[in-house]
Amino acid sequence: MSHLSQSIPKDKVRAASEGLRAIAHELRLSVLCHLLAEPMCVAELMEATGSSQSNLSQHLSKMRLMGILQNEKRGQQVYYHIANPAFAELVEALKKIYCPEMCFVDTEKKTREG
Amino acid sequence: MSHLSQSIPKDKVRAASEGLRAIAHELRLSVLCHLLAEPMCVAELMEATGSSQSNLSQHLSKMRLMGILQNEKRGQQVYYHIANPAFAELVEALKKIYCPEMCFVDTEKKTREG
DNA sequence: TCATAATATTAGCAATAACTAATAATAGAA
DNA sequence: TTCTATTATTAGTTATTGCTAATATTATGA
Repeated sequence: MSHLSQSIPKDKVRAASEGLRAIAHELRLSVLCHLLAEPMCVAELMEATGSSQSNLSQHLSKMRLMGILQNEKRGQQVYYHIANPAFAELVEALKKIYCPEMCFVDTEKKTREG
Repeated sequence: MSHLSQSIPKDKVRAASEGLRAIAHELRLSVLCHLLAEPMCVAELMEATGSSQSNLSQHLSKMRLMGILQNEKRGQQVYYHIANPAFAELVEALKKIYCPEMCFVDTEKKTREG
């Protein structure tokens, strides 16, 4: 079928590899999955992921520095959201592979499972 | 747009994370990109990636054990190919993000760049 | 201002992962 | 069988990454 596709140039492979490593970590991926739905503050993400404050904060910081996330202060809370739509797409693509049954909920007739 | 998408269950996140880590490594990703085009033997992959025999072999072995690759002996050579189409899809998705200009070569008019 | 809640940062340790060098295994050729 | 080419495996070292505990910062409220 697509056996003509070319291999990616070295610098692009490196960039892709960095991007993948950034989201491959279990906690970071979990955060991204949650943020796919809506922006959340750190406390909410702690609750949702079960991770410690410090650890989570470090991973959020890492993703922010990489341009994957952006944050916005509201009072004492800091809300995070996915800044780069490419990563949202990647995570959606992942879901299609690892959770195919979840991927039709919002696009197809959602009456099927109530 | 798809703000209704649910977050992936914990065990699926773990599986996705493992899958991502498997392909996130620069050398492994490079190998996958090459194998996207056609099966290749170890010597060819050494040439294509510039990696050492031992190192490459270890990464090939890892991907084989994870079910990403399969190999086939032809004489003294061992040819590798992508065994799991999901990973081929993932790498193609990556290419769409990191190398959008390469992604139309085989599907659209390829006369554009000769 | 002082106290508290939410988040960020730092340092140090623990766990993983990757690489190199050496050696082993296997297939084919002489 | 012996030699060579190809690939695999192992052991040991180095590098990277992640985690915890402690501390700092920032905003809010009393």
